[in-house]
Amino acid sequence: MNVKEAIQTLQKHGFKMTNRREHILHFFAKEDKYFTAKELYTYMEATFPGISFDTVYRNLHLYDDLGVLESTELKGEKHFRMNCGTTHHHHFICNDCGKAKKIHLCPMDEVERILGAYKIDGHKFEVYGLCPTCQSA
Amino acid sequence: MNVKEAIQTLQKHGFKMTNRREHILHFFAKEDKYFTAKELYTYMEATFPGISFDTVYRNLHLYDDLGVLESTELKGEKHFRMNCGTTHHHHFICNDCGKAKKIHLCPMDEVERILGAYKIDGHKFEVYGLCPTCQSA
DNA sequence: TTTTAAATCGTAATCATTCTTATTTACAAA
DNA sequence: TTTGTAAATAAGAATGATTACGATTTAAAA
Repeated sequence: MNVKEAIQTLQKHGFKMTNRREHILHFFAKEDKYFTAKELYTYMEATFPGISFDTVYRNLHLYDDLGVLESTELKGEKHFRMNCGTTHHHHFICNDCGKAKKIHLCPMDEVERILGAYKIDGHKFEVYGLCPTCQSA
Repeated sequence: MNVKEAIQTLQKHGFKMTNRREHILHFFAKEDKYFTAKELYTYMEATFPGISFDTVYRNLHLYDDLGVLESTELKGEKHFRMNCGTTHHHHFICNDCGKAKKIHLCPMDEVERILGAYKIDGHKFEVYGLCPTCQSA
């Protein structure tokens, strides 16, 4: 998702566009990477001195709920990134640089067959390691 | 893993067997289910009034590190269960009763082929939903 | 039994996250 | 353009999970 689509999503749901919210989008639009709320907060402080943690948290979860961002729990802390793509996929996440690479493979069809009577509501599949760049560094 | 094996693992690594540690093992030996530290703490208090949170947490992570227990993050809280089995597998976890069912299917062979130059250190694959029992209830 | 390092207690600190109230702001309608 | 109003934000405190620490107790080896 790009910044323009994100703004449209926000307004379609009746939320207001603020300069803080727009700034957040530009932050996430830059990289294919998961960030913590704290990292975003640091970035926001440069432009909005004295910005509240609450504003960062609230908007992160708002964007997450709207599907503008996606999130995952890494090392006990929630991480966020721009929602990437329309087709279902998973991620390889580099333990060093944090960048994410799409994995276009999902075992859920087979799992559904195996589980039969179980009602499946969701699943999590993530692969962790070192990307080629971080291996050579 | 059963209680006897767990005790052997503990002693093999030079840790002492205490009545608290044994009690923890019996707690986890009972059910195929993930529990929080708080749930264990409640259980422990009945037998050891005034037991410290620290003792519960420390031992949970000790067992986790030793492979006696396995853990996963559910709803922002770490959950533990007895490490089950020798062969690699994953779990379906019921959102209602918390019980876990093994899934003997792992997509990592294929993922390794796809990822090529990426160094894979770990992966997480979990399926969530309602088990047959909780669906009818 | 004695010794001693490990384990535990009691409590406080830390960290991520959420909540509360007063103030400010976006934006729709006049 | 100005105004009214609901939404957004600031500031800081509350909450909940987890970890840390000095003092005390205990497991288990000698």
